[in-house]
Amino acid sequence: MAVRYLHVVDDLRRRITTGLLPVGSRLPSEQFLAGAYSVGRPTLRRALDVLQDEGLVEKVHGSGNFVRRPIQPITYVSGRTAAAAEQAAAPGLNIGFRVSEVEAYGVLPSLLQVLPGTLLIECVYLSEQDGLPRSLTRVYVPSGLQVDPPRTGRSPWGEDVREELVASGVQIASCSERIAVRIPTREEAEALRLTTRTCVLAIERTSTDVSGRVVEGALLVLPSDRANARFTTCEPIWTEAGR
Amino acid sequence: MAVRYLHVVDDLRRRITTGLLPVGSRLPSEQFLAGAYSVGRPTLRRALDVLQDEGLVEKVHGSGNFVRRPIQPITYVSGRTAAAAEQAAAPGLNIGFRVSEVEAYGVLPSLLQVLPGTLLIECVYLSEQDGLPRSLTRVYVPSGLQVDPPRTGRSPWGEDVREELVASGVQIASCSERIAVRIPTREEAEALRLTTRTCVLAIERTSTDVSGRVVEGALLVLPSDRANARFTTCEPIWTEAGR
DNA sequence: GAGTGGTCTAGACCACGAG
DNA sequence: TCGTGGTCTAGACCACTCA
Repeated sequence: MAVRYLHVVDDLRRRITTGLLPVGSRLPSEQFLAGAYSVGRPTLRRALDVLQDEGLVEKVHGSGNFVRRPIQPITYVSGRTAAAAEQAAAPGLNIGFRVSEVEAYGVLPSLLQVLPGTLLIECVYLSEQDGLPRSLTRVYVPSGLQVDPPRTGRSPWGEDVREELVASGVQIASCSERIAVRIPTREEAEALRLTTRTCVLAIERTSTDVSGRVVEGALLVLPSDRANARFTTCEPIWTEAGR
Repeated sequence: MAVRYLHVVDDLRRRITTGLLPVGSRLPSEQFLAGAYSVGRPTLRRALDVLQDEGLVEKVHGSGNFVRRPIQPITYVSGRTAAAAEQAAAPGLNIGFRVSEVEAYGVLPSLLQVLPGTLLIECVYLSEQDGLPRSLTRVYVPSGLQVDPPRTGRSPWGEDVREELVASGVQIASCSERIAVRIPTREEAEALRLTTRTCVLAIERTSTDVSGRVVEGALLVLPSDRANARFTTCEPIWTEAGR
């Protein structure tokens, strides 16, 4: 049994990647394309869904479907200093920043190993490029640490918070990151302007000081079609000298 | 405008998480549910798609839709030795294993920094639990390294290959991992028994020896609904003593 | 207001699974 | 053989965008 929408996907993908459909151009209307491929509109739309997931097509309600400019994926690099991150920041990347105080709720108590309701400083970073949101980062620090939050967001990943921690005398010993793929929450989908259909790369980061206390927790959310992440680890076990 | 399928999602999710629909039980037929919610079958199926993405529902063609047992997510832990991985392996996890020799193609030349067509040893690991595939790992080592491939797959992540490398005198200096979310390829979807709709967590790993040569490359594919990953990094820059 | 995509429906046919 | 889910169609109505 031939799956017809995959045939449409393959043909449209070929036309886009070969430049036959130029970047930024509007595709013919769904009605027209459905007729051209002799499929129903739901079938054609399913094909477009796939191309949207691949980052090749952007749907704009009321206007049309467009060939999206190839997006330089935003990359989260683990364990980088804020200075290095700043220097490597993509041009045209704007970072919105907001600080507030919240009580621990939801996943935060277990992330930070504090009791629910504990006061936390919350720093929210929302990066966007070309008007398209690229990442949402929420960094939490227990208020008890008495750390001054940064006043401006320099990096999309909240490294400046950890810099403030170090400046305050906190000795960060290790950093653990858990990666998962999931559907965005309502708030995340709204902030990143995603449909609830597209997946996100979710990173939970915790920084621990030398006494084993969690001094920083962060929730990073990256749209799956616009982002990836990179981790580099040294391998102390398998080498004589290390690195 | 009310989005009807989201209403169905919310109600079914509530019934599942509260145990009103017990784990393992079959849901009523789509036809029936569509009637019960007064929606069309495509609308109901869209709701089921969401629940499937959330890992709550498993669709079985010809049999029905089932409430899935809460799956202990499989976790990829970066930089762990094979011995540690073996010891921490989930009970009931079976690992299929296959070794062959292939020529570098596709992403492999750039991953391993070799010319296309270079001979590589390919080790394929396919783990499954309760009859459900959990991970697909392909490890590549240049044939020129003259390393004996392992004869059995002990860990789902191919750490035993790196153990063999070390045993052969290769000095692994660092390990870099790139994480992305994408749609599975046809082969991956087939091996992991996924629809082409569900996303996968894709990890590209490269191990480099002290001379900077890439001695191992690996492609790890984890179904997004059954897996996550964990990375722990030391933070040499921000501490006096390190860890 | 005209055209676009977003959602939904009713019905159909096919492939798969189990008795 | 029967019931199930997988796919597809034709048509409808709504919401959004832009002239």
